[in-house]
Amino acid sequence: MPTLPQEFFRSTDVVQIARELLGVYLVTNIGGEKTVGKIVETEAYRAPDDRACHAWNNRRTARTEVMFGEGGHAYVYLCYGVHHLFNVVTAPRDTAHAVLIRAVEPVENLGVMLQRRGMTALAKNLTAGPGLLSQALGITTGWSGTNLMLPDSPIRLETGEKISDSSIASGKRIGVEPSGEPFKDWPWRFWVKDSKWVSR
DNA sequence: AAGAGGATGAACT
DNA sequence: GTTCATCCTCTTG
Repeated sequence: MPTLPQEFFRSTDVVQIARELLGVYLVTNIGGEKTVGKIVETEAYRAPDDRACHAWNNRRTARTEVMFGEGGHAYVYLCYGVHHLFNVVTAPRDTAHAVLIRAVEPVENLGVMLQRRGMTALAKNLTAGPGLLSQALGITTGWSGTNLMLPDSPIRLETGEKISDSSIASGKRIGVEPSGEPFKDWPWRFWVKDSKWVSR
């Protein structure tokens, strides 16, 4: 499958992009192993007006710098000192938008994913969660900034199946209560309705 | 230089 | 439902 083109990431409507990323294939080639997951759950984060976004108020730090770069690159950060969370940076340079990938459906090389997760049998906790899918696909903070649009990139996004609007559900984002009103209630989480691989 | 806290997940009661 | 592991980043002094 071809990688998503640069035009896909240039829109400043990060909420719409979060919907369009459903059904897209997340492909990694890390440690000599190719693994593939189909995106089934996403969340939109939008600076400068979204307080839940790390780049809220256009706060620019070494960590968030990649979010201010061109869309189509990876933003990976360490959460709670334990989990590596993978985001897709969107919008043109200096507009810090990103889509958190919250869950994927395992598609290719499940054996390697199981091994990375320390599991022996296929179960929902293989990839249904932002920290879980990163571990299954081998993504760590060291890959932050990776260009997702190159065909030979270690992390890339490939055209998948189009998910119709009627098959998409939405709701509040997870874990953003501390951001307070009204940010915590913005319905910027999207998932494939009939997928059993969503996080909750 | 030091301290607080986080876009989670697992293991509890 | 609750607790807590674990460490990097950012803020403050």
